[in-house]
Amino acid sequence: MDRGGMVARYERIADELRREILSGVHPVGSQLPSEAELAERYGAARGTVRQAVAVLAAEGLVGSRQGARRIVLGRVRSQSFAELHSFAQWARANGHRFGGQVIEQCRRPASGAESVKLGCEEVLEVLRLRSLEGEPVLVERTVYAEWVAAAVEKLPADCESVTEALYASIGLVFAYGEHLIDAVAAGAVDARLLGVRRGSPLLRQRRTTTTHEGRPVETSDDRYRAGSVAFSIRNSIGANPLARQAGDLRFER
Amino acid sequence: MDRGGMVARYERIADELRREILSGVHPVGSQLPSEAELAERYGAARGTVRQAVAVLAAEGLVGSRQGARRIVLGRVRSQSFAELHSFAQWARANGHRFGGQVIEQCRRPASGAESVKLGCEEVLEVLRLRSLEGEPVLVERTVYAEWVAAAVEKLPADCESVTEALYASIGLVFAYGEHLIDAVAAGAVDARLLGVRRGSPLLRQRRTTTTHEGRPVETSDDRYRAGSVAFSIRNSIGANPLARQAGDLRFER
DNA sequence: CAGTGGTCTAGACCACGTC
DNA sequence: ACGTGGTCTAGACCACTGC
Repeated sequence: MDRGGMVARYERIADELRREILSGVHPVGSQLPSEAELAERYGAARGTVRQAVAVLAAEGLVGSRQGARRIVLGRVRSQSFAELHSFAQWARANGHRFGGQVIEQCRRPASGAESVKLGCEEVLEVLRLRSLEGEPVLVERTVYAEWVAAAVEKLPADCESVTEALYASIGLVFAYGEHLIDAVAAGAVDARLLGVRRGSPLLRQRRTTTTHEGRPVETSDDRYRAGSVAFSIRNSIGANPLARQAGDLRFER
Repeated sequence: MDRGGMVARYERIADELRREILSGVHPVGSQLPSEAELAERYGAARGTVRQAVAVLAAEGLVGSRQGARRIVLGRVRSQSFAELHSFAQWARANGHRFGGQVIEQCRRPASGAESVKLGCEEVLEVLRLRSLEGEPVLVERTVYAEWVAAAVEKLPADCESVTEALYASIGLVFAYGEHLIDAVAAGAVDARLLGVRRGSPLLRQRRTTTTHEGRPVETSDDRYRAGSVAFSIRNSIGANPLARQAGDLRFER
């Protein structure tokens, strides 16, 4: 009943189990204690313990099947939304040196697709170059909805984390995202900014982000230099949030 | 209590809600009924209803926050493990015409990295070319652990779904996967097989798959022609199984 | 057959949004 | 202040694994 500093009981149990996995108390391939044992050990109800191990399962650390004990699958934790959404938050969490710089920025009328996605007739487009360990690795072309444009324009050109800055300035929370990941050839601008040859491979992440209420905030086309970054997924036969999409990925901006 | 054909109650509730979302009863952006209402409507406990909406949340269809009603985020359902793991199952589920052909196949000693990943000293390497709508789109370089090699060698060269064939022949279930997604330039072999120029961009998915028990089955390096396929992710600020990984992705096979 | 995870219930209290 | 989702409990039955 006592939540001890407002962190849920199941979160604290999950933290402790995670520490035990990372520290080798439960090696990869070994079995976790049963739910009943864990419930007794932590003095919690079985349902609470189940919530805790569900967290670990979602992180890809443990697997489970009816009738058998849970198994430790690995030690590398899959990471959070923020790290997929925000380059700065990802880089910081992983201890990288990083930077960013606005190259170009302008208001313009929304294209047809943009007015549908963002629900407005005027947009702010920003071209940013971001670096990792001092090397340019990412070209970001972000289109912001009109209702956040003013706040974005107030940011410094070398703003490290746009996500955090917008939260600080107008309380904006990026809550949901949809992402499409594929590969494209570098165009002339990409090539110049990233210091690669035209036509060389780039990893592209296109995303649309909304607030808690489902209000669209931005769509972005982010291109990483090949070899600088990869996306990692851990999944199980149960369910997972990733899907392939076929063909006809013609470019429409 | 009656599970009616062994499908869980919460699954059937989730199915019905999903249908209502797809059919427009709950349009995108609208609020879902409260848990209490749903519990009454379905004559189920609140916990069961929560399990049902958790399914929809995992599929990216609805979002939730404490204190406010759940919101419908979209109508496109994120898909299952099988579709990320198996080209054939994905292609079939999405109504594509597809094919496959073994180009090369040989047994050889495992490299250092492979013997660690697969836990054996000899491996079977298979080079496959797969097509979508008659066009070659994917070069698959798969390395199988020694204990499945014999079963793989028995498959026909134009086997449509290796996953399904191995389940049929030896009851093998691919249960867990780890995937790394990035972009690379096409090598000479890739270029010839896919009919693109050398150096042109490819979307690469490297994966390692294990059984329910955590036993390694295969590692694979799959390369898609740019524009043929994209990976799609829906996520929320809560948690999700995707993460970026930085640099030094030098090729080690 | 015993043990384990999966499902379900009924009820409680709390934190947060909304009005 | 009220309604909503988030957390937690205690107990029950079932499906499956493994001996």
